[in-house]
Amino acid sequence: MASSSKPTSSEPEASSNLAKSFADRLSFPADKASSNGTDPKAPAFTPSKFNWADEVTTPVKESSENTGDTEARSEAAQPPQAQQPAQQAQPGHATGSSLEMAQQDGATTWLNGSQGLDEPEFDVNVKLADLQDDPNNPLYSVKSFEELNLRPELLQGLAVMNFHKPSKIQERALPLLLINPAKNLIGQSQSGTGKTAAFVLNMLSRVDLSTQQPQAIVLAPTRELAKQIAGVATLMGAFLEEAGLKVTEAVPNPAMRGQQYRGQIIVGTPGTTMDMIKRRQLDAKAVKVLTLDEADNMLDMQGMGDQCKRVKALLPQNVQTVLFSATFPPDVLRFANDFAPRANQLTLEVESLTVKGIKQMYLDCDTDEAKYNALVKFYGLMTIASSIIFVKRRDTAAEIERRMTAEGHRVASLTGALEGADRDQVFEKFRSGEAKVLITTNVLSRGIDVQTVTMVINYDIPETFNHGPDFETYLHRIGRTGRFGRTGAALSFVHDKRSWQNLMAICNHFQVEPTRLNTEDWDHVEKMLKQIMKNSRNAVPEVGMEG
DNA sequence: AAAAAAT
Repeated sequence: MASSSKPTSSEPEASSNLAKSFADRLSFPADKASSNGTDPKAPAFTPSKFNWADEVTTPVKESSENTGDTEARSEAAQPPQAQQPAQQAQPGHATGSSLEMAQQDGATTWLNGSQGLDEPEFDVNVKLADLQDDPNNPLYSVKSFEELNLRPELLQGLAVMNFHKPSKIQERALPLLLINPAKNLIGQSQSGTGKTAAFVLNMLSRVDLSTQQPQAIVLAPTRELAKQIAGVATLMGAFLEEAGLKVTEAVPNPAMRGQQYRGQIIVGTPGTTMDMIKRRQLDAKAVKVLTLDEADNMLDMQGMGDQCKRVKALLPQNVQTVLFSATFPPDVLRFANDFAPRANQLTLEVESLTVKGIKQMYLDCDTDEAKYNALVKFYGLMTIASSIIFVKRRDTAAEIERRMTAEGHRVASLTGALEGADRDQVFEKFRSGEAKVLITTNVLSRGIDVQTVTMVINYDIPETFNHGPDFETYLHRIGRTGRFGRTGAALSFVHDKRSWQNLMAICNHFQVEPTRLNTEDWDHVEKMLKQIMKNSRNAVPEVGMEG
Protein backbone atom coordinates (compact mmCIF):
# COMPACT_ATOMS: atom_id res chain seq x y z
CA MET A 1 0.00 0.00 0.00
CA ALA A 2 3.03 2.22 0.02
CA SER A 3 1.79 4.18 -2.87
CA SER A 4 4.47 6.19 -4.56
CA SER A 5 2.23 9.03 -5.51
CA LYS A 6 2.96 12.26 -3.74
CA PRO A 7 0.06 13.19 -1.52
CA THR A 8 -1.71 16.32 -2.50
CA SER A 9 -0.63 19.29 -0.49
CA SER A 10 -2.87 20.14 2.38
CA GLU A 11 -5.65 22.42 1.52
CA PRO A 12 -7.15 25.41 3.25
CA GLU A 13 -8.01 24.42 6.67
CA ALA A 14 -10.12 22.21 8.60
CA SER A 15 -7.37 21.59 11.04
CA SER A 16 -7.41 23.40 14.31
CA ASN A 17 -5.91 26.75 14.92
CA LEU A 18 -4.73 25.44 18.21
CA ALA A 19 -3.06 22.51 16.56
CA LYS A 20 -1.52 24.84 14.06
CA SER A 21 -0.22 27.10 16.73
CA PHE A 22 1.38 24.10 18.37
CA ALA A 23 3.12 23.17 15.18
CA ASP A 24 4.17 26.73 14.52
CA ARG A 25 5.96 26.83 17.82
CA LEU A 26 8.18 23.94 16.94
CA SER A 27 11.66 25.20 16.53
CA PHE A 28 13.02 22.80 13.97
CA PRO A 29 13.28 23.67 10.31
CA ALA A 30 10.57 22.06 8.28
CA ASP A 31 12.98 20.62 5.78
CA LYS A 32 14.61 18.52 8.44
CA ALA A 33 11.39 16.86 9.23
CA SER A 34 11.60 14.01 6.80
CA SER A 35 15.19 14.15 5.76
CA ASN A 36 16.51 11.43 7.92
CA GLY A 37 17.04 9.10 5.05
CA THR A 38 13.81 7.24 5.43
CA ASP A 39 10.96 7.18 3.03
CA PRO A 40 8.63 9.96 4.08
CA LYS A 41 5.76 8.01 2.65
CA ALA A 42 6.42 4.97 4.73
CA PRO A 43 3.53 2.55 4.72
CA ALA A 44 1.33 2.17 7.73
CA PHE A 45 2.72 0.05 10.47
CA THR A 46 3.71 -3.38 9.33
CA PRO A 47 5.33 -6.09 11.34
CA SER A 48 8.01 -6.52 8.72
CA LYS A 49 11.01 -6.02 10.90
CA PHE A 50 9.35 -6.78 14.14
CA ASN A 51 6.43 -9.07 14.50
CA TRP A 52 4.96 -9.01 17.96
CA ALA A 53 3.36 -12.34 17.52
CA ASP A 54 6.66 -13.98 16.68
CA GLU A 55 9.06 -12.14 18.89
CA VAL A 56 9.48 -14.25 21.96
CA THR A 57 13.21 -14.08 22.40
CA THR A 58 13.43 -10.73 24.10
CA PRO A 59 14.82 -11.16 27.57
CA VAL A 60 12.05 -11.05 30.11
CA LYS A 61 12.08 -8.04 32.31
CA GLU A 62 9.16 -7.46 34.57
CA SER A 63 7.95 -3.97 34.33
CA SER A 64 6.97 -3.65 37.92
CA GLU A 65 10.60 -3.59 38.93
CA ASN A 66 11.62 -0.41 37.27
CA THR A 67 12.04 1.69 40.33
CA GLY A 68 14.58 3.96 38.75
CA ASP A 69 12.14 5.18 36.24
CA THR A 70 10.78 8.57 36.77
CA GLU A 71 7.17 8.02 36.05
CA ALA A 72 6.64 9.73 32.82
CA ARG A 73 3.17 10.87 32.56
CA SER A 74 1.83 12.43 29.56
CA GLU A 75 -1.62 13.21 28.73
CA ALA A 76 -1.49 16.00 26.28
CA ALA A 77 1.30 17.90 24.75
CA GLN A 78 1.95 21.18 26.36
CA PRO A 79 2.82 24.00 24.05
CA PRO A 80 5.26 25.59 26.49
CA GLN A 81 7.24 22.39 26.63
CA ALA A 82 7.67 22.15 22.94
CA GLN A 83 8.42 25.80 22.85
CA GLN A 84 11.20 25.68 25.34
CA PRO A 85 12.50 22.18 25.65
CA ALA A 86 15.70 23.51 27.11
CA GLN A 87 13.75 24.43 30.19
CA GLN A 88 12.96 20.84 31.00
CA ALA A 89 14.17 20.55 34.52
CA GLN A 90 16.00 17.54 35.72
CA PRO A 91 13.51 14.91 36.68
CA GLY A 92 13.02 13.62 40.10
CA HIS A 93 15.08 15.95 42.16
CA ALA A 94 13.47 16.57 45.45
CA THR A 95 15.17 19.45 47.08
CA GLY A 96 16.15 19.25 50.68
CA SER A 97 13.98 22.18 51.50
CA SER A 98 10.87 20.69 50.01
CA LEU A 99 11.28 17.47 51.91
CA GLU A 100 11.92 19.43 55.02
CA MET A 101 8.78 21.39 54.58
CA ALA A 102 6.80 18.30 53.83
CA GLN A 103 7.94 16.75 57.03
CA GLN A 104 6.90 19.81 58.90
CA ASP A 105 3.47 19.29 57.54
CA GLY A 106 3.58 15.63 58.30
CA ALA A 107 2.95 15.02 54.67
CA THR A 108 5.95 13.08 53.51
CA THR A 109 3.89 10.45 51.83
CA TRP A 110 2.23 12.64 49.29
CA LEU A 111 5.38 14.51 48.53
CA ASN A 112 7.56 11.49 47.92
CA GLY A 113 5.61 9.91 45.16
CA SER A 114 5.13 13.18 43.46
CA GLN A 115 8.79 13.64 42.80
CA GLY A 116 9.01 10.46 40.85
CA LEU A 117 11.68 9.23 43.22
CA ASP A 118 9.80 6.34 44.59
CA GLU A 119 6.72 6.07 42.55
CA PRO A 120 4.46 3.78 44.52
CA GLU A 121 3.81 0.54 42.77
CA PHE A 122 0.29 -0.15 41.74
CA ASP A 123 -1.06 -3.36 40.40
CA VAL A 124 -2.19 -3.27 36.85
CA ASN A 125 -4.70 -5.95 36.10
CA VAL A 126 -3.84 -7.34 32.72
CA LYS A 127 -6.42 -9.31 30.81
CA LEU A 128 -5.42 -10.56 27.40
CA ALA A 129 -8.24 -11.69 25.20
CA ASP A 130 -6.91 -13.34 22.10
CA LEU A 131 -3.32 -13.73 23.13
CA GLN A 132 -1.64 -16.17 25.40
CA ASP A 133 -2.84 -15.03 28.75
CA ASP A 134 0.59 -14.39 30.14
CA PRO A 135 0.98 -10.88 31.46
CA ASN A 136 4.65 -11.56 32.08
CA ASN A 137 5.32 -12.14 28.43
CA PRO A 138 7.90 -9.49 27.49
CA LEU A 139 5.85 -8.70 24.46
CA TYR A 140 3.38 -6.94 26.61
CA SER A 141 5.66 -4.39 28.17
CA VAL A 142 8.32 -2.26 26.55
CA LYS A 143 10.95 -0.12 28.19
CA SER A 144 11.72 2.18 25.30
CA PHE A 145 9.94 3.70 22.33
CA GLU A 146 12.66 2.30 20.10
CA GLU A 147 11.50 -1.24 20.78
CA LEU A 148 8.18 -0.51 19.16
CA ASN A 149 9.36 -0.26 15.59
CA LEU A 150 7.65 3.10 15.24
CA ARG A 151 8.03 5.20 12.15
CA PRO A 152 11.29 7.12 12.57
CA GLU A 153 9.40 10.40 12.23
CA LEU A 154 7.44 9.49 15.32
CA LEU A 155 10.60 8.93 17.31
CA GLN A 156 11.65 12.39 16.18
CA GLY A 157 8.33 13.79 17.27
CA LEU A 158 8.62 12.13 20.65
CA ALA A 159 12.10 13.51 21.11
CA VAL A 160 11.04 17.04 20.28
CA MET A 161 8.26 16.72 22.82
CA ASN A 162 10.75 15.53 25.40
CA PHE A 163 9.29 12.08 25.67
CA HIS A 164 12.37 10.04 26.23
CA LYS A 165 10.91 6.88 27.61
CA PRO A 166 7.43 5.44 27.92
CA SER A 167 5.34 6.05 31.00
CA LYS A 168 3.91 3.09 32.87
CA ILE A 169 0.69 2.98 30.89
CA GLN A 170 2.60 3.50 27.65
CA GLU A 171 4.90 0.58 28.45
CA ARG A 172 1.92 -1.70 28.69
CA ALA A 173 -0.55 -0.19 26.27
CA LEU A 174 1.65 0.53 23.28
CA PRO A 175 2.63 -3.07 22.49
CA LEU A 176 -0.97 -4.16 22.91
CA LEU A 177 -2.16 -1.36 20.65
CA LEU A 178 0.42 -1.88 17.93
CA ILE A 179 0.17 -5.63 17.66
CA ASN A 180 -0.98 -6.95 14.28
CA PRO A 181 -3.61 -7.82 13.47
CA ALA A 182 -5.01 -4.98 15.54
CA LYS A 183 -6.79 -5.83 18.78
CA ASN A 184 -9.25 -3.80 20.81
CA LEU A 185 -7.97 -2.29 24.05
CA ILE A 186 -9.52 -1.02 27.23
CA GLY A 187 -6.89 0.96 29.09
CA GLN A 188 -7.08 2.54 32.50
CA SER A 189 -4.45 4.64 34.19
CA GLN A 190 -4.35 7.52 36.62
CA SER A 191 -4.88 11.08 35.47
CA GLY A 192 -1.84 12.71 33.95
CA THR A 193 0.07 9.54 33.15
CA GLY A 194 0.21 9.58 29.39
CA LYS A 195 -2.89 7.98 27.96
CA THR A 196 -3.27 10.47 25.14
CA ALA A 197 0.22 9.88 23.81
CA ALA A 198 -0.43 6.15 23.83
CA PHE A 199 -3.52 6.23 21.66
CA VAL A 200 -2.17 9.01 19.46
CA LEU A 201 0.94 6.97 18.70
CA ASN A 202 -1.26 4.04 17.78
CA MET A 203 -3.22 6.12 15.28
CA LEU A 204 -0.14 7.81 13.85
CA SER A 205 1.41 4.38 13.36
CA ARG A 206 -1.56 2.93 11.56
CA VAL A 207 -2.67 5.59 9.11
CA ASP A 208 -1.74 5.51 5.44
CA LEU A 209 -0.28 8.87 4.55
CA SER A 210 -0.65 8.45 0.81
CA THR A 211 -4.27 9.53 1.11
CA GLN A 212 -5.96 12.09 3.31
CA GLN A 213 -9.06 10.00 3.65
CA PRO A 214 -10.06 9.72 7.34
CA GLN A 215 -8.67 6.53 8.87
CA ALA A 216 -8.72 7.10 12.62
CA ILE A 217 -11.39 8.80 14.70
CA VAL A 218 -11.04 9.96 18.29
CA LEU A 219 -14.11 10.99 20.23
CA ALA A 220 -13.85 13.13 23.34
CA PRO A 221 -16.58 14.53 25.59
CA THR A 222 -15.90 18.22 25.04
CA ARG A 223 -14.73 20.72 22.50
CA GLU A 224 -11.72 21.70 24.59
CA LEU A 225 -10.51 18.15 25.04
CA ALA A 226 -10.96 17.31 21.37
CA LYS A 227 -8.88 20.33 20.43
CA GLN A 228 -6.22 19.43 22.94
CA ILE A 229 -5.94 15.89 21.58
CA ALA A 230 -5.77 17.21 18.03
CA GLY A 231 -2.91 19.43 19.19
CA VAL A 232 -1.03 16.45 20.61
CA ALA A 233 -1.52 14.44 17.44
CA THR A 234 -0.35 17.34 15.31
CA LEU A 235 2.70 17.90 17.43
CA MET A 236 3.64 14.27 17.74
CA GLY A 237 3.12 13.83 14.02
CA ALA A 238 4.88 17.04 13.05
CA PHE A 239 7.63 15.18 11.20
CA LEU A 240 5.02 13.33 9.15
CA GLU A 241 3.43 16.50 7.87
CA GLU A 242 5.55 16.55 4.76
CA ALA A 243 4.52 13.01 4.02
CA GLY A 244 0.93 14.18 4.00
CA LEU A 245 -0.30 13.78 7.57
CA LYS A 246 -3.30 15.87 8.39
CA VAL A 247 -5.18 16.05 11.69
CA THR A 248 -8.65 17.55 11.64
CA GLU A 249 -11.04 18.57 14.41
CA ALA A 250 -14.71 17.73 14.22
CA VAL A 251 -16.22 20.13 16.74
CA PRO A 252 -18.97 22.68 16.11
CA ASN A 253 -17.47 25.20 13.72
CA PRO A 254 -19.51 27.51 11.49
CA ALA A 255 -16.58 27.81 9.08
CA MET A 256 -16.89 24.13 8.26
CA ARG A 257 -20.45 24.36 7.11
CA GLY A 258 -20.71 22.35 3.93
CA GLN A 259 -16.98 21.65 3.90
CA GLN A 260 -15.38 18.28 3.53
CA TYR A 261 -13.48 16.88 6.52
CA ARG A 262 -10.17 15.54 5.27
CA GLY A 263 -7.26 14.15 7.18
CA GLN A 264 -6.15 10.73 8.26
CA ILE A 265 -6.94 11.53 11.88
CA ILE A 266 -10.22 13.10 12.97
CA VAL A 267 -10.62 14.27 16.56
CA GLY A 268 -14.12 15.28 17.47
CA THR A 269 -17.06 15.45 19.78
CA PRO A 270 -19.70 12.77 19.22
CA GLY A 271 -22.54 14.91 17.91
CA THR A 272 -20.57 16.80 15.32
CA THR A 273 -18.70 13.71 14.18
CA MET A 274 -21.88 11.73 13.72
CA ASP A 275 -23.53 14.61 11.95
CA MET A 276 -20.63 15.05 9.56
CA ILE A 277 -20.58 11.38 8.68
CA LYS A 278 -24.31 11.35 8.02
CA ARG A 279 -24.06 14.45 5.87
CA ARG A 280 -21.25 12.79 3.95
CA GLN A 281 -18.90 15.62 4.79
CA LEU A 282 -16.80 13.02 6.55
CA ASP A 283 -16.04 9.87 4.64
CA ALA A 284 -15.78 7.12 7.24
CA LYS A 285 -15.47 4.08 5.03
CA ALA A 286 -11.71 3.76 5.43
CA VAL A 287 -11.65 4.26 9.21
CA LYS A 288 -9.72 1.51 10.92
CA VAL A 289 -9.23 2.91 14.43
CA LEU A 290 -11.88 4.30 16.75
CA THR A 291 -10.66 5.73 20.05
CA LEU A 292 -12.86 6.96 22.87
CA ASP A 293 -11.08 9.17 25.36
CA GLU A 294 -12.76 9.44 28.78
CA ALA A 295 -14.47 6.29 27.64
CA ASP A 296 -16.49 5.64 30.79
CA ASN A 297 -18.02 9.07 30.42
CA MET A 298 -18.61 8.60 26.73
CA LEU A 299 -20.38 5.28 27.17
CA ASP A 300 -22.19 5.96 30.40
CA MET A 301 -24.32 8.98 29.89
CA GLN A 302 -27.25 8.12 27.77
CA GLY A 303 -26.74 11.01 25.40
CA MET A 304 -23.15 10.41 24.49
CA GLY A 305 -23.36 6.66 24.83
CA ASP A 306 -26.01 6.63 22.14
CA GLN A 307 -24.03 8.93 19.95
CA CYS A 308 -20.84 6.95 20.28
CA LYS A 309 -22.65 3.75 19.41
CA ARG A 310 -24.18 5.40 16.41
CA VAL A 311 -20.84 6.68 15.23
CA LYS A 312 -19.37 3.22 15.57
CA ALA A 313 -22.27 1.77 13.59
CA LEU A 314 -21.31 4.06 10.71
CA LEU A 315 -17.75 2.72 10.62
CA PRO A 316 -16.40 -0.46 9.02
CA GLN A 317 -17.06 -3.59 11.06
CA ASN A 318 -13.47 -4.48 11.78
CA VAL A 319 -12.47 -1.13 13.30
CA GLN A 320 -9.92 -1.33 16.11
CA THR A 321 -11.73 0.02 19.16
CA VAL A 322 -9.64 1.68 21.85
CA LEU A 323 -11.09 2.92 25.13
CA PHE A 324 -9.11 4.96 27.64
CA SER A 325 -9.98 6.57 30.94
CA ALA A 326 -8.72 7.02 34.47
CA THR A 327 -12.01 5.62 35.74
CA PHE A 328 -14.06 2.61 34.72
CA PRO A 329 -16.81 2.00 37.25
CA PRO A 330 -17.73 -1.71 37.21
CA ASP A 331 -21.10 -1.28 35.56
CA VAL A 332 -19.66 0.86 32.80
CA LEU A 333 -16.86 -1.62 32.24
CA ARG A 334 -19.55 -4.05 31.14
CA PHE A 335 -20.78 -1.64 28.49
CA ALA A 336 -17.18 -1.04 27.54
CA ASN A 337 -16.69 -4.73 26.84
CA ASP A 338 -19.75 -4.76 24.60
CA PHE A 339 -18.48 -1.71 22.76
CA ALA A 340 -14.96 -3.10 22.42
CA PRO A 341 -15.47 -6.85 22.11
CA ARG A 342 -12.68 -9.20 23.10
CA ALA A 343 -10.53 -6.27 24.14
CA ASN A 344 -7.26 -6.64 25.93
CA GLN A 345 -7.63 -4.91 29.26
CA LEU A 346 -5.40 -2.87 31.54
CA THR A 347 -7.32 -1.92 34.64
CA LEU A 348 -6.57 -0.64 38.12
CA GLU A 349 -8.03 -1.21 41.55
CA VAL A 350 -9.91 1.76 42.94
CA GLU A 351 -7.40 2.33 45.72
CA SER A 352 -4.67 2.82 43.12
CA LEU A 353 -6.41 5.64 41.33
CA THR A 354 -5.45 8.63 43.42
CA VAL A 355 -2.36 10.51 42.35
CA LYS A 356 -0.02 10.81 45.29
CA GLY A 357 1.29 14.19 44.24
CA ILE A 358 -2.11 15.77 44.75
CA LYS A 359 -2.62 16.97 48.29
CA GLN A 360 -6.32 16.60 49.06
CA MET A 361 -7.84 19.03 51.53
CA TYR A 362 -11.20 20.35 52.59
CA LEU A 363 -12.55 23.47 54.19
CA ASP A 364 -15.59 23.77 56.43
CA CYS A 365 -17.80 26.64 55.47
CA ASP A 366 -20.92 27.36 57.44
CA THR A 367 -22.98 28.75 54.64
CA ASP A 368 -23.03 29.09 50.92
CA GLU A 369 -21.98 32.70 51.26
CA ALA A 370 -19.06 31.63 53.42
CA LYS A 371 -17.79 29.60 50.46
CA TYR A 372 -17.64 32.75 48.40
CA ASN A 373 -15.79 34.61 51.11
CA ALA A 374 -13.32 31.76 51.45
CA LEU A 375 -12.77 31.73 47.72
CA VAL A 376 -11.94 35.42 47.72
CA LYS A 377 -9.55 34.84 50.58
CA PHE A 378 -7.76 32.22 48.50
CA TYR A 379 -7.42 34.48 45.49
CA GLY A 380 -3.83 35.41 46.21
CA LEU A 381 -2.81 31.77 46.46
CA MET A 382 -4.73 30.84 43.36
CA THR A 383 -2.82 33.32 41.24
CA ILE A 384 0.66 32.16 42.21
CA ALA A 385 0.29 29.76 39.32
CA SER A 386 -3.04 28.79 37.77
CA SER A 387 -6.18 27.47 39.42
CA ILE A 388 -9.47 25.95 38.41
CA ILE A 389 -12.64 26.43 40.44
CA PHE A 390 -15.34 23.85 39.79
CA VAL A 391 -18.97 24.70 40.43
CA LYS A 392 -22.06 22.72 39.70
CA ARG A 393 -24.03 25.13 37.60
CA ARG A 394 -23.31 27.47 34.75
CA ASP A 395 -25.03 30.35 36.44
CA THR A 396 -22.93 29.91 39.57
CA ALA A 397 -19.81 30.20 37.44
CA ALA A 398 -21.10 33.35 35.82
CA GLU A 399 -22.18 34.80 39.14
CA ILE A 400 -18.85 34.20 40.86
CA GLU A 401 -17.07 35.68 37.88
CA ARG A 402 -19.29 38.74 38.03
CA ARG A 403 -18.86 39.29 41.75
CA MET A 404 -15.14 38.74 41.86
CA THR A 405 -14.57 40.91 38.82
CA ALA A 406 -16.63 43.65 40.45
CA GLU A 407 -14.37 43.39 43.47
CA GLY A 408 -11.34 43.91 41.28
CA HIS A 409 -10.12 40.35 40.95
CA ARG A 410 -9.09 38.95 37.61
CA VAL A 411 -11.01 35.78 36.90
CA ALA A 412 -12.48 34.11 33.84
CA SER A 413 -15.25 31.59 33.44
CA LEU A 414 -15.92 28.93 30.85
CA THR A 415 -19.14 26.95 30.58
CA GLY A 416 -21.26 25.41 27.89
CA ALA A 417 -23.37 28.54 27.94
CA LEU A 418 -20.69 30.26 25.88
CA GLU A 419 -20.47 30.03 22.13
CA GLY A 420 -17.71 27.99 20.59
CA ALA A 421 -15.56 30.91 19.58
CA ASP A 422 -15.84 32.47 23.04
CA ARG A 423 -14.96 29.17 24.68
CA ASP A 424 -11.88 28.95 22.50
CA GLN A 425 -10.86 32.44 23.42
CA VAL A 426 -11.30 32.01 27.16
CA PHE A 427 -9.57 28.66 27.16
CA GLU A 428 -6.61 29.93 25.17
CA LYS A 429 -6.21 32.75 27.70
CA PHE A 430 -6.19 30.23 30.48
CA ARG A 431 -3.77 27.92 28.72
CA SER A 432 -1.40 30.75 28.00
CA GLY A 433 -1.50 31.99 31.58
CA GLU A 434 -3.05 35.30 30.70
CA ALA A 435 -6.01 34.23 32.82
CA LYS A 436 -4.83 32.44 35.93
CA VAL A 437 -8.10 31.71 37.67
CA LEU A 438 -10.79 29.88 35.77
CA ILE A 439 -14.27 29.18 37.07
CA THR A 440 -15.94 26.34 35.27
CA THR A 441 -18.39 23.46 35.39
CA ASN A 442 -17.83 19.79 34.75
CA VAL A 443 -17.21 20.74 31.14
CA LEU A 444 -13.53 20.98 32.02
CA SER A 445 -13.44 18.24 34.63
CA ARG A 446 -11.88 15.68 32.34
CA GLY A 447 -8.73 15.42 30.32
CA ILE A 448 -7.68 19.03 30.25
CA ASP A 449 -3.93 19.36 30.58
CA VAL A 450 -2.68 22.76 31.62
CA GLN A 451 0.49 22.06 33.46
CA THR A 452 0.58 25.36 35.31
CA VAL A 453 -2.51 24.37 37.28
CA THR A 454 -1.40 23.90 40.86
CA MET A 455 -4.73 24.29 42.63
CA VAL A 456 -8.14 22.81 42.02
CA ILE A 457 -11.05 24.00 44.10
CA ASN A 458 -14.26 22.04 44.39
CA TYR A 459 -16.48 24.99 45.21
CA ASP A 460 -19.36 22.55 44.89
CA ILE A 461 -18.75 18.89 45.71
CA PRO A 462 -19.43 16.83 42.58
CA GLU A 463 -22.81 15.12 42.75
CA THR A 464 -24.63 12.64 40.61
CA PHE A 465 -28.03 13.49 39.18
CA ASN A 466 -29.69 12.24 42.36
CA HIS A 467 -27.43 14.27 44.64
CA GLY A 468 -25.22 11.39 45.63
CA PRO A 469 -21.41 11.48 45.56
CA ASP A 470 -19.90 11.55 42.09
CA PHE A 471 -16.70 9.59 42.62
CA GLU A 472 -15.45 9.69 39.08
CA THR A 473 -15.95 13.39 38.57
CA TYR A 474 -14.11 14.15 41.79
CA LEU A 475 -11.12 12.13 40.68
CA HIS A 476 -11.05 13.68 37.23
CA ARG A 477 -11.44 17.21 38.61
CA ILE A 478 -8.54 16.97 41.03
CA GLY A 479 -6.55 15.28 38.28
CA ARG A 480 -6.34 18.66 36.49
CA THR A 481 -3.36 19.26 38.75
CA GLY A 482 -0.50 17.04 39.81
CA ARG A 483 0.16 16.00 36.27
CA PHE A 484 3.17 14.05 35.08
CA GLY A 485 4.72 13.81 38.49
CA ARG A 486 4.08 17.37 39.59
CA THR A 487 2.50 18.26 42.89
CA GLY A 488 -0.82 19.97 43.24
CA ALA A 489 -3.42 21.00 45.76
CA ALA A 490 -7.07 19.97 45.68
CA LEU A 491 -9.36 21.88 48.01
CA SER A 492 -13.00 20.98 48.53
CA PHE A 493 -15.55 23.26 50.15
CA VAL A 494 -18.26 21.73 52.30
CA HIS A 495 -21.04 23.83 53.76
CA ASP A 496 -23.91 21.55 54.71
CA LYS A 497 -24.71 18.01 55.60
CA ARG A 498 -25.10 16.79 52.06
CA SER A 499 -21.84 18.24 50.80
CA TRP A 500 -20.06 16.86 53.84
CA GLN A 501 -21.52 13.40 53.43
CA ASN A 502 -20.75 13.31 49.76
CA LEU A 503 -17.16 14.39 50.27
CA MET A 504 -16.65 11.82 52.98
CA ALA A 505 -18.17 9.13 50.79
CA ILE A 506 -15.84 10.11 47.97
CA CYS A 507 -12.76 10.07 50.18
CA ASN A 508 -13.81 6.77 51.64
CA HIS A 509 -14.31 5.35 48.19
CA PHE A 510 -10.77 6.21 47.15
CA GLN A 511 -9.39 5.48 50.60
CA VAL A 512 -7.87 8.89 51.10
CA GLU A 513 -7.91 10.97 54.23
CA PRO A 514 -8.20 14.62 53.31
CA THR A 515 -6.50 17.27 55.41
CA ARG A 516 -8.81 19.69 57.13
CA LEU A 517 -7.77 23.26 56.47
CA ASN A 518 -7.85 25.48 59.48
CA THR A 519 -8.11 29.02 58.25
CA GLU A 520 -7.81 30.23 61.81
CA ASP A 521 -4.17 29.46 61.20
CA TRP A 522 -3.96 31.17 57.86
CA ASP A 523 -0.19 31.47 57.98
CA HIS A 524 0.14 27.73 58.07
CA VAL A 525 -2.33 27.23 55.26
CA GLU A 526 -0.52 29.75 53.11
CA LYS A 527 2.85 28.22 53.80
CA MET A 528 1.65 24.74 52.97
CA LEU A 529 -0.02 25.73 49.73
CA LYS A 530 2.91 27.82 48.60
CA GLN A 531 5.16 24.85 49.15
CA ILE A 532 2.99 22.64 47.00
CA MET A 533 3.20 25.16 44.22
CA LYS A 534 6.94 25.48 44.53
CA ASN A 535 7.34 21.72 44.36
CA SER A 536 5.07 21.63 41.39
CA ARG A 537 7.45 23.81 39.44
CA ASN A 538 10.45 21.82 40.55
CA ALA A 539 9.13 18.41 39.74
CA VAL A 540 9.23 18.08 36.01
CA PRO A 541 9.05 14.62 34.61
CA GLU A 542 11.15 13.35 31.77
CA VAL A 543 9.10 10.56 30.50
CA GLY A 544 6.62 10.47 27.73
CA MET A 545 3.94 12.85 28.55
CA GLU A 546 1.58 13.78 26.08
CA GLY A 547 0.13 16.64 27.41
C1' DA B 1 -27.04 19.77 36.75
C1' DA B 2 -23.76 19.51 32.68
C1' DA B 3 -22.48 18.01 28.51
C1' DA B 4 -23.12 16.91 23.54
C1' DA B 5 -25.92 18.48 17.61
C1' DA B 6 -26.15 22.40 12.44
C1' DT B 7 -30.96 17.52 15.08
